[in-house]
Formats: sequence, C-alpha cells, structure tokens
Amino acid sequence: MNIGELARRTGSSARSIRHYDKAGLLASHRRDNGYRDFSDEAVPQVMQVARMIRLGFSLEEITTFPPCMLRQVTNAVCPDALAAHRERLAEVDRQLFDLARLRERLLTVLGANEPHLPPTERAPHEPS
Amino acid sequence: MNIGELARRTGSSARSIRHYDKAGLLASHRRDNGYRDFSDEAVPQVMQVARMIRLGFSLEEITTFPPCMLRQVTNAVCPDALAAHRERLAEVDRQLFDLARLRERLLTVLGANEPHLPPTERAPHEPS
DNA sequence: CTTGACCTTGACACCAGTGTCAGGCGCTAG
DNA sequence: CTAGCGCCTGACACTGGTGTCAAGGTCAAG
Repeated sequence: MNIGELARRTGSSARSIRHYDKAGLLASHRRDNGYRDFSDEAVPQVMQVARMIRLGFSLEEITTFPPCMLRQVTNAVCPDALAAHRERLAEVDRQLFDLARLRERLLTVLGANEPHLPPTERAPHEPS
Repeated sequence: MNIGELARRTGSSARSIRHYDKAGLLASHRRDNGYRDFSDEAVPQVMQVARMIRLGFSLEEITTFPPCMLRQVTNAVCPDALAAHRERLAEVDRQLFDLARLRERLLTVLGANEPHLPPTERAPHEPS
C-alpha cells in the first residue's frame, strides 16, 4: 500500500511514517516509480512504534531494540527488550521523584503565603 | 560589580546572567566602557531567577511576574505571583498524573512478561 | 492534454535555556 | 608596547518528533 493509506490506517501522519521508515523501523521497499510500498504488517509496526514513543522511548532507542519488537503483534514483549523497559521505568520513577519534590517546594512557597492549601489532589488530564 | 564577579557570587554562568539581563530581569546599568555594572542586590535577583527556573517557570513567565518578585529577598512571595505558583502546581500535578499512568503502562508490559516485579520503590536522584 | 490527488526529497521551524565560538574592545601589569 | 584576562555582541548548536513548505515526479480521470 502507499504511504497515504498506511497513514489513514494507523492514524500516524505520513510525515511521521517517513521518519520511522528512514530510521529503518518499517522494512518497506520501493516501487519502480520510487514510491514506498508497505505490506499489511507495516500497520502494526507503525502502531507499535507510535506506542513506544508514547511510552517515552526515543526513535534512537527503538532502533536499538531487537527486531522481534516490530515483528510481533502480540502484547508480549520479546525478552531482549525487557531491560529497556526496566530502564525506562527507572527513569520514570526518577522523574516522579523529582516532580514530587518540586511539588513539595511549590507547596512550601504557597503554604508559607497562603495557609489554606487544598489536600493533595490530582488533576485529571488527557495526554495521549 | 562586573558580570564575572556576579557569576562567581551566584553560581550562575555569565552567559545565563546576560540572558536574564536581556530579558530585563536584573535592572543593571552600563559603565562608560559598555560593561554591565551590577549592584549588590543583583545577587539575590539572579538567585531568585535561577530558583524560579528550577521550579519550572520559563523566563517569559518570570518576566510577567510583578517586580516585587525580584525586589524582595524574603521567603515570602508577593501576592500577585501566587496565582502563577498555583497554576504551576496544577501543571506539576498534571505531569505527575500522566507520569503515574505511564508508569502503570510500563508495569503492565513488564508484569505481563515478568511476573516477579519489585515493589513500588523510588530511585533516589539529584537534579538541582 | 489538463487537472488534481498523491508521492518524492530536502530543508526550516518549534521549544528554551545554556554552551561555545568568533571577532573585537577595555584595562592592567610587565 | 604587549601579553593576558575580562568584557562586549551576535550567532550557531543542542534536543527530537512533528508540521509545513518548496519544487518536482507519477498516474489516473476527464
């Protein structure tokens, strides 16, 4: 299929798909006219890459992942990629820790000037 | 004092101080030779700006803050800036929420493939 | 043939504070 | 005079996925 249809099927933009393709993540081939020709398996591949990006992995990191990451469509992750996920989790934990401390600092400033601070509540949000 | 001494006293780089100065946050004047001449009050000013940046405010935001933010050296924040801090806190809460959800997703992936996941622990970190 | 939709590559913009370099001037000690 | 340090401005790089534009090729419908 052409890149346009792949974009429609995956919800990613053609621009992004070209980016993933250039990174060697999609295993496409070219027609005689130069057009990219994607097989059906490119659909889950693109969605997988998009999912990894949403999890906070960079394209460069994804490039280093073993090929099974992009071949498998199941929920299972091939063993070789688990380490990357663990590292990513540790990074997220560090960010959570830093952010929590930042929150404490802000509460300190607010609390020192505005004693009526609300209880520690969470603001719902819709990122991705 | 010259910018070099101010940099030494505050721990910020001369490059950053020029940046803050160009943003109009430091109230410096120039000598006949073109050099910036900072008074002693610039020291807490720079540190205050650096503190705000560490709290996650952008220079543009800081620029909109009332002048009292940079004049006062006390721990107290002038009332007009409290709103900005509350908004910043809400933003931090949103980030915490998103990050927590991201963490859940990572744990789901890891948990589905590696049932022996460690308890929810925090990794100590030193940002600033 | 013409129109229009779709494809190609390449390049710039974005965010925002900071590092760093280039080219040049000021000032002081020898 | 000169060596050396400090200061000046201006500009580019960096991060990194994505939007967007330019200039041009492909191809099917009319």
